[in-house]
Parts: sequence; structure tokens; C-alpha cells
Amino acid sequence: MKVSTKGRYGLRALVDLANHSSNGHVALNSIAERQNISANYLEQVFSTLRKAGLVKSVKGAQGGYSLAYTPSKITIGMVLRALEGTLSLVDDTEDKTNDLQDRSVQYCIKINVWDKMTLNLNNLVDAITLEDLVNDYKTMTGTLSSMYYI
Amino acid sequence: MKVSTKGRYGLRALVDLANHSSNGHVALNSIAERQNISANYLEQVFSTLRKAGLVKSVKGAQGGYSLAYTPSKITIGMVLRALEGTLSLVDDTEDKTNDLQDRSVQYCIKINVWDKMTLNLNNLVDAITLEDLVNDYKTMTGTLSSMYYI
DNA sequence: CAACAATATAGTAAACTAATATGATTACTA
DNA sequence: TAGTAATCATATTAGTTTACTATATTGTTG
Repeated sequence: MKVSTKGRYGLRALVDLANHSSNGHVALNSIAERQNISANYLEQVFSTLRKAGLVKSVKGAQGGYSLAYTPSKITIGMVLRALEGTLSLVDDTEDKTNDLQDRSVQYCIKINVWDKMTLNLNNLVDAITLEDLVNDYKTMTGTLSSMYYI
Repeated sequence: MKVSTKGRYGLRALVDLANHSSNGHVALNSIAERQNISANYLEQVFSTLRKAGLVKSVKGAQGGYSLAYTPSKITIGMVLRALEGTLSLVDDTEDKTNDLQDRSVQYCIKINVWDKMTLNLNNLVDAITLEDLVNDYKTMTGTLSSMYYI
């Protein structure tokens, strides 16, 4: 019942990407180095993120990755669903049995527990955006971008 | 990121146990049969539930299991935490690195995402009791206990 | 005692996780 | 156009977890 490294690394990498995207594309290796994540493994994560349309890539020298949207348009839910699959706490094939007695207990639990948990979870992660994380990170580390303009 | 069979089977079994606990103890085999769950496997689940103090057991003929508390006192959270461990979406050892830059992004995500998800989840499952499920099940199947007294 | 039912422990096949490794492809730069 | 920086794609693997199965033991009731 845990978020895998794909989801955790992916989130960290996207916050890092947002933090360093002022000067064009960001090389995956630099993200991997800063975040101390295996570059090879992170490539697989970014491959998924690219196919999900959350990041864009440019090949070749001076290439790299960039966010496909502005951070305020990317929710944590979009990222986690791309990397972890549907954010459901139970398999979708939960009710495959034919026994009536059996199914009704399962159905009752599905309605009252699993569905509520899933809905709750998705609502929560869709209420947080990458921008929220970036802003909080900047405040936390005292590198508020406005500092540069005062 | 799924609840394992221990949590799912355990919940089903406890609802079933509550549904059939009018006449003393309930044999694990009868629960396993009704719920179509391997009896051997369910034994391991009940072993955990017993050690967590959620069910009581009586050995020997006419023995079996019974709830340790009335269904209204047993929350779904208590059951799931007993069977799945702490209902946290990330390992507790998430921040074991020493790199400052690295840790601050992780910390930011921990505070803004993982901790909120965990808190949300626990609040939700602690707001649902076994009684809620039993009542909903009875209404659903039309076997409202009051029927027997009219 | 005989049947019953929980308790304990050990084993296992299959699936999944978290990488690692290797090579191909693309595109910028000099 | 040669060199190189970077993404893209696929295969392999060690370790862990899951979901059981199997077997033996202990205690209770009639």
C-alpha cells in the first residue's frame, strides 16, 4: 500500500525540473545528480512522463526535458496517475465472483470503503499543483524568486 | 499502491463474522466457505486480528471467533492498520539521505503531499465503523434484523 | 476418547520492484 | 561532416513481497 519509487522519484524530479527550467531545457543527468537518483532508472520514469504528455523532450546536445505545461496546470494527481496507474486502493477486478452472498459483502465494502478512499485520495492530490510545491520549496529554502527583483 | 488480500479478506471476514455472531462463536471454516476464501490463509489473517485484540477466539468443538468489541467500536482504520501496518503511503524511511539540496525537495513533498494523504486516509477510515458496514449490508440485502421482531 | 477447531510454523511459485546494462537514435556544434 | 551530448528503447537481474499450501500441535466439548 505504498507509492513506488517511480511515483516518488518522478515527483521529486518534476519539482527539480521546475526549479531549474528558467534556462531552457534541463538535462536528465543534472536532475539525477541533484536528486541522487540513478540516471538510467530516471530515464524510464521520464519516458512514462513524456508518453503521458507531462514533459517535452529535445534530443541532442543542449537538449533535455521541460514541463509540457506551466506548473500551476500540473496537479500531483496527474503525475502520480501517470506513474502509478489509477490511484485506486483496490484492483478493479475486485468483484469477479458469482456467489451472491459473497458478492454483497464485497459490494458493501466497495461502496462504503474502497470507493470513498479512492475518491478522497484523488480529490486531495488533484488539489495540489506542482506550483504549490515549487512555491513552498522556494519559501523553505529562502530562494524566493522575487528576491532577485528587489 | 493497493490494499493487499490480508486487508480485503480481513474486512470481508469481519463483516461476515458480525453478521453471524448472534449465536455465539463463529467457526473460521464457515466464514471461509461463505466468503470463498482459503481457510488456511484466513487463519493467518485471524491470527493477526487476534494479536491486535480485535477478535477473541475459543478453541475446541463449538469454538470459533467473536468480535472483541461491539461493531460500533471497531473502525475500519483499526482493522486495516492491524492487517496492513501503518496506513502511510510512503515508507517511514523516506528521508535517509544527507544531501541538503536533495532532502529539502523530499521534505517539501513529504509535508505537502505524503503527510496530507496519510492524514486524510486515516481520518476517513476511522470515520467508518464495522457497524456502518453491517447496517448497510442488512439494508442492502433486505435482512434488517428488525424484521424478525415484527 | 473422538471429533472439532484454533494455533504455529515452514515452504513455495509467481509476480513485482528497483534497479543495471547496453546499444540505438537524434540533433547540436565546431 | 565529424564529434558528442543527449534522449530513446529494450533486456536482464537480484531481491522482495504476495498469496497462498502444507503439516503438525494444542486445547475443548460431548
